[in-house]
Amino acid sequence: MTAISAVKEPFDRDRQFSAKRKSVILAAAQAFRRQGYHNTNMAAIADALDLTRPALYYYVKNKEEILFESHLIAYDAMDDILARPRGANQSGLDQLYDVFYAFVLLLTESGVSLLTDVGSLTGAWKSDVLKRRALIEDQVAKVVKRGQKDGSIRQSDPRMMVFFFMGALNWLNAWYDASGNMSGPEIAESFAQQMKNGLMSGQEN
Amino acid sequence: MTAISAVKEPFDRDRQFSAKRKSVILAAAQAFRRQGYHNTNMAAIADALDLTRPALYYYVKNKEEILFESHLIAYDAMDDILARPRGANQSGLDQLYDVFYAFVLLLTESGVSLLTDVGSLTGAWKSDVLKRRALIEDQVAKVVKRGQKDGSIRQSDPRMMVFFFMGALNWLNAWYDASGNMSGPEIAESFAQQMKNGLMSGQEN
DNA sequence: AAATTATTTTACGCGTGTGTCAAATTTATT
DNA sequence: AATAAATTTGACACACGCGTAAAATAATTT
Repeated sequence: MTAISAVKEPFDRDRQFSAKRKSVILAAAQAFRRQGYHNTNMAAIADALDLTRPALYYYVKNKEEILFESHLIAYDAMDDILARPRGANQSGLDQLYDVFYAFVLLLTESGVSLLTDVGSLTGAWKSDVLKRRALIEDQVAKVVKRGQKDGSIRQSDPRMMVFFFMGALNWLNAWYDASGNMSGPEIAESFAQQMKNGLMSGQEN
Repeated sequence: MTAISAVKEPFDRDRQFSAKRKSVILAAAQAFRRQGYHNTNMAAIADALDLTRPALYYYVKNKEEILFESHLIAYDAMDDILARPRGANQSGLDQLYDVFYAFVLLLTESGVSLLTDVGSLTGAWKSDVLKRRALIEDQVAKVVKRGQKDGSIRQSDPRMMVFFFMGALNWLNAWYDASGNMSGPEIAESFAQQMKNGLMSGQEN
């Protein structure tokens, strides 16, 4: 009734809504990661949130939208990592090390995961996700090229190099279990090192 | 009625049958690779073979069995590669190069592909496939360990190393299009080189 | 406290896709 | 040519899971 509550009220509503919406996406994303998109039904997602199935449709248009947004969560996080200021004094190779390390950490420590089921998206959703993925690959390739210019990374097709070590990330879901005996940082360390050595100039053959 | 025809006849039948059965699996595997298991219905598989849907069930118990056998095709082929005699004079690293090169060639040049949809298998089928995959990873890890013993591969967790570059293989399906501008051998060359440099001893950091 | 708005539920319709079965057809055998 | 076996087909039953809509409940506002 006071001006304060009148101003606060519609704002709170939206926050409430989008917070719950996000929790729907997150719960779904985790299920998708573990069992795959098609092996996860809406009921399972609802159960995880102590909701009933139709309630989900209050927050979400349909199942495909959830898959779409699940992808975006990962890509947004990766964009954030790529947007972090990287020391201009660092070599391209060292910059790439940091980026890749952060990627692995993201996928092991936070709940975020890279989903593979792009083929289940249609229309604009599909093309958007593919565009986002390509954009990230381009960004990473740019760092590779930078390293090739400054001599820290050996001369070879950057695209192939990126495909190679991005595969390691996408494969993570298939084997990484949070309850495993290897910690996130340990994996990140190992992976980033391996990536680095793979690209490093100076020991061809 | 003669001994000859009596002997020959049932033999030919079986060959015919298992040949056609295999072509069912192969057609399905290709569709699975391109669109995913759940986005491929039995009708699509039947169409690709100019058959009608129920005819498939003459060759196959059900759809899941097709997925199972699709996996086996890839794993069998990889087993074959691993079973090839490798020069005892070669270093572990060089052996690994050859194996990995052959893996990539397999996945780019022959129609064989690694499928990721293990989560859609159930019971013994699922555990069998996971066992087969683990077996292959073990074999590869063995070569890594050999390389670590002979000093050609740097000291680090072999399992992590294997996970890393096996990811590159599994990721191939997501981006490799036979109509791309990079040939199979070119990719194999590039990937194997990158794998090799990643593991190589002598330039840690 | 009443009224309004937000959220959740119960009940339902519907499409898609799998797998079956008995009949038809093709192919091989005698 | 007749018979038998193998292969394919048309027609069907059924389950699963998605999405909807109207009604009920909960929360918020006045």
